Amino acid sequence: MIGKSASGQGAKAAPQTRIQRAKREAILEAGLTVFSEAGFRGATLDRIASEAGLSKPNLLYYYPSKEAIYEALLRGLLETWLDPLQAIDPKGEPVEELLGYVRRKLQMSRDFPRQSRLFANEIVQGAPRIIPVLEGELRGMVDRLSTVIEGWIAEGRLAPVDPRHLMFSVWSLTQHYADFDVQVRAVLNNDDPYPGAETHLELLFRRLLTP
Amino acid sequence: MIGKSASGQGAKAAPQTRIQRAKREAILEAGLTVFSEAGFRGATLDRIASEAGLSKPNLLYYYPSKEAIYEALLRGLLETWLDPLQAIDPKGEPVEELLGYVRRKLQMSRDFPRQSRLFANEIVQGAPRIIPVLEGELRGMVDRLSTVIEGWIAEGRLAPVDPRHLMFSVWSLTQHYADFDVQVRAVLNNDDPYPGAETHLELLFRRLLTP
DNA sequence: TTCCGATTTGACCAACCGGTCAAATCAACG
DNA sequence: CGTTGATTTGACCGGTTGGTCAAATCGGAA
Repeated sequence: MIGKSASGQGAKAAPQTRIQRAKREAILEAGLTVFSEAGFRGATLDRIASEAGLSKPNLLYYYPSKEAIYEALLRGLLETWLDPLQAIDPKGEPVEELLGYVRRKLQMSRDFPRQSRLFANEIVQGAPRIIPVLEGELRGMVDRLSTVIEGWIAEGRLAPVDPRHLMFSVWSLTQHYADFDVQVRAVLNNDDPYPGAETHLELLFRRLLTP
Repeated sequence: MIGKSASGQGAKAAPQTRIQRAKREAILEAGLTVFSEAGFRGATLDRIASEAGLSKPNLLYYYPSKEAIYEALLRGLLETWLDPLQAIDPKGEPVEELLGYVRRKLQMSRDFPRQSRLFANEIVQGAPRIIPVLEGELRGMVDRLSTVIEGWIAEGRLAPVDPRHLMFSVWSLTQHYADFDVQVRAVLNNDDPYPGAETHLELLFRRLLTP
């Protein structure tokens, strides 16, 4: 499971030399590639190890199990993922704040597609390891933001929309370009989707949200 | 691979008794459940067999391999999937035609979530078995529809949108409710998402598409 | 009942995979 | 150097999994 724990190191406060950090980093990097391509079950330690330039036992010297690598990745991912949500300013201009959020999310799809796919893989297959986080932190943040949005609507500074379904729309529209990349590129004859996506989503959300 | 072939039975014209058809159907049904939950690699023949009420060798008597079951599912899926697209009438009222498409797609997410997740699993992991179909049939259909939409826009009966990104929007927004069901329900405190989704998507696309 | 092809199954196999272990190698410090 | 702890590795293990096979069972036609 992924629940919370003391953020940094465990209570043991291991030394963590620079080399150790580098190897652990290389393993996470390789794990991200492999897990995002194949899902948890489809990934093999051999492939992760070879991708990271280590032998399998050596890899297991740094992380005690496949699960441990995967959970370390998910934990790191969730922070990055929830961050742009935090950045929405309740005191800002509503339409612009939300458009900024959309833009940031779309950039994440473009710049970190593997993370997006890792997340997608996990959720599509029932999110066995992060349901608690979804029902806890995520729901909390969405609830809070929903209140803000409802306030904006009541003030007439935003068109009336269901705040939660608005969130779903932002997530699905932006992440689609990372998660369904193969399909998108097949339809677009392999052109870069992002310039078009940017202007399309800007238009879509401006139309939806402007009072 | 999935490419095309003589549509119905193979050239051999096997008899296909009613019992055979029923068992093959049961296997596909079980396969759909298991593959959509676990992905190709995560699914096991033992689980599919037990879900279908057969022994593993018995299952392999009807389908020669795991791959064969999976491909049979994908093949059937693609037909159902591309169908609602065909149903768009170039001579109809643009906004209503497209809204109808959205409605049908959302219904499919609600009524056949396993199919949606199977498809999502396949695409997220690189669509190794259906890229040809995506680059062939799907791209063809989207290209044709894009011409229609551009015509509608030129006639001023539809707000100017990029037709292809419009398709992506429809797909992502509707399929999200099936594929990311766990997340959606976590945020909604386990309420039924669909009533809200319907009115939200209706609003969204009406705003986007009305000239 | 007898026969024959279709169906079903228990036993089994080889490949793969996550993980262990003891021995080897390395690197830093006195 | 030599020692000591950290790091690396080849060999190996047990469980799982896709798939095979020969034998058993079934079910309908004669």
